Amino acid sequence: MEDTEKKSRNTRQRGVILEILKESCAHPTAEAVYHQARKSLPNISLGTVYRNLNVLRGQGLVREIRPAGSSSSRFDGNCLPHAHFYCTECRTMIDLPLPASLQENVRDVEAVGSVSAMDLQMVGTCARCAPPVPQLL
Amino acid sequence: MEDTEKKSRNTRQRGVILEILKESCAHPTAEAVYHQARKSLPNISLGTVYRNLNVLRGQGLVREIRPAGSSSSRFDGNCLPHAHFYCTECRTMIDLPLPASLQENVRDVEAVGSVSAMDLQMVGTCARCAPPVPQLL
DNA sequence: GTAATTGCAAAAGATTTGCCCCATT
DNA sequence: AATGGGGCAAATCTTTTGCAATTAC
Repeated sequence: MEDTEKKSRNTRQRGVILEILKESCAHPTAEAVYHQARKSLPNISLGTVYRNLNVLRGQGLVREIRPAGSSSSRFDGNCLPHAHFYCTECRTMIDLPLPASLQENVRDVEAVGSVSAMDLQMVGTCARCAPPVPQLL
Repeated sequence: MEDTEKKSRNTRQRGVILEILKESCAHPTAEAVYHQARKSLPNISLGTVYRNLNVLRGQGLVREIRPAGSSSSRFDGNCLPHAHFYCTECRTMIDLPLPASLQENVRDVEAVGSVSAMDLQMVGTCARCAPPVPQLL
């Protein structure tokens, strides 16, 4: 008795939402997914988007990210382990590699039971917003 | 002309809030800070707590953390670099060491301009909620 | 046919803000 | 005295939820 989940249906809405997230590398907000989805499904509602994002997250097909300086979540269709960089200027979020060694970070901490997820976020300004070596001439 | 910040005053409220965060290792929510603060300042309002948390964050005296599975922010009076572990069962948040090597993670990514903050969160269950080696007898 | 899912709108939860008075400098 | 800050309540923003109708299986 470990099949607590109820069966899910393949609705057009859910398919479109998942497709949007798989195509995009922009880590869109729910609102952004909603606007994108309206292009193919003019009647889809924001509530449906949120509900599906939650279902897809539960199925491990989508990941939710909470950017450090922002009030709204971003969603990521790439569930392979990776880190993020968030530009506080233009609010762009890009993928970064995730050092495999990070798990060791926890190995000796006795208060930690088991780790199910890891979230590494670097925050700052991207190269376009604040070039590391400003051109002086 | 680089002193854009306005001068801040030492109010009893702000002092109490900062003190609470410095004393605590619980990474309390704004609401929790509010309840704690009421013990010494029975009339303090939640709005004042939020306003001061934002001021203190701006001054670099307090850090805001957005736990992966929770809707409310936590606040941390320890601004030395460190990571966090968040137990999704009991919602406890504990400090972890932050590997100094992490900065290298970004060194070769050309889209990254400058990094101002780093946020590493491990999510799972703590030892008390799900002992790593369950006692069978 | 049954149950999951939708759209809509209302509700909830967290945080911010306007306003007027008070307190710090 | 000048003005930053406080208290209160209303407003805002993001996300969730109840409900009746619809749709996938």
